Amino acid sequence: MGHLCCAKQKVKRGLWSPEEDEKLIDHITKHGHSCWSTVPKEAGLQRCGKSCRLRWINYLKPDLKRGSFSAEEERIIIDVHRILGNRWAQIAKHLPGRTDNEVKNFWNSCIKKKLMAQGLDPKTHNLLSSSRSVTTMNNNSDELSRFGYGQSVHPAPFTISPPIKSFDKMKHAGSVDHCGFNSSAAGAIPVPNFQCQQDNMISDHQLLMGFKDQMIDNSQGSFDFTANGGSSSSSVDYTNVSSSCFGHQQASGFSCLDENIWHEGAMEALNSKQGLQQGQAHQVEASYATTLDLEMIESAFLAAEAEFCSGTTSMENLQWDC
DNA sequence: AAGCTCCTCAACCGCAGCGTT
DNA sequence: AAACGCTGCGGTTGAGGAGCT
Repeated sequence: MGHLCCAKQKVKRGLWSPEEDEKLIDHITKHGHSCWSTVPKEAGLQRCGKSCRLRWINYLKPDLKRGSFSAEEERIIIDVHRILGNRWAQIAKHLPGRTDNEVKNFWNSCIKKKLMAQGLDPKTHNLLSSSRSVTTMNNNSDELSRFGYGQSVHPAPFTISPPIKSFDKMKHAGSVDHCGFNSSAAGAIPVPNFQCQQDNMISDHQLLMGFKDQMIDNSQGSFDFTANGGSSSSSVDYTNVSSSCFGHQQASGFSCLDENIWHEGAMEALNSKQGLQQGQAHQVEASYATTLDLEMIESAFLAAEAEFCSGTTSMENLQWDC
C-alpha cells in the first residue's frame, strides 16, 4: 500500500533545504506534531507528512547527538544487537540522542565490517563457518580439548542459564558450588548461570546476560564482565568488574542490561526458537527476573539442559520446547 | 585535473500493526 | 468484519564527498 498523503499531492523529494528545515522546526516547536499528515500543509511545506516526520526524527529533533559514535556506544550496539538482532529502533533506545537510522547506518558501514574482519558473523555474532567455531562443533572430545574444554572440567560447549532464583534453590539443596558447577554430577556439569558473580553484585532489578560463543584467553585466568551500577532504569550503565572465579575458558561478553532488553531478548530466543535449535551457543542467560514469563523460561532452560546433560540429544539437536 | 571507485548517510519505499469509522 | 488512515519500522537506494589512479 502506498502512502496516500504522498500519492494525492505533488510533493517535493530529495534533500531538505535550510529553509524547509526552518519551517518544519518552527511549526513543530509552536504546534507539535499530533498528526504528521497535516504538518506539511500547516507548515507550508511541499513535502509529505511521512517525509516531515522522518526529517524531524532523524535530523531536526533538538536532543539529537551528532558526530561519530564512541567506543562505548559501539559496544552497546554490538551487545544489544547480539540479543535483539536488527531491531534498530530498540537498539537506538539504549543510546540517548541516537536514531534508529543512525544506528543502522553505523552498523552497516562500520561494525558489520569490523565483525567480519574478526571472523564473526554479523548476524549471529558467532564465528564464521570458515573459522574454527565452538558453536559448530559436535561433542568431539579432541575438538573440545583443543579449544580448552577439558573433559573433566567442562564437557559442554555451552551452559544453559535459568534465573538466579533457581540457582538459589539448587544452592540451598547443596547441589552446586559457588561457581555454579554441579559438584555432585560426574564431570562437573556446568549449572545454570550465576557464573560466579557474588550474590550481592546483582540487585533485584538487574540482569546478567552472557554469551558463551567465544573463548577467553587460557592464560588470562580471569574474565571481565560488566555490571550495572545499581539503577533499575533503562539506561545501560556499564562498570567493568573483573573476576577470576570463573575457572574454565568458555565465557565472554557478559553485560548487565535492563529488564526490557532481557525480556525482548529472552522472548525472542524462545519465540523464534533461535539459539540452540540453530546450533548457536549464544543463548541468552538471565540471572534474575520477577515476571511470570520467567517460570516458563526457566522450565525451558532446565528441560533443555537436562536433555543435553543426559546425552539424549546433541547440541545441534536441541530444540526449544515451550 | 579528470575520471573512477568506494563509502557514508539522508531519504525513500513497502509493509505491518493499530486504532477508528 | 472490512476498509481506511496513520504511525513506526527495517531494508534499500542514490547523491555527494573522499580517496585513489
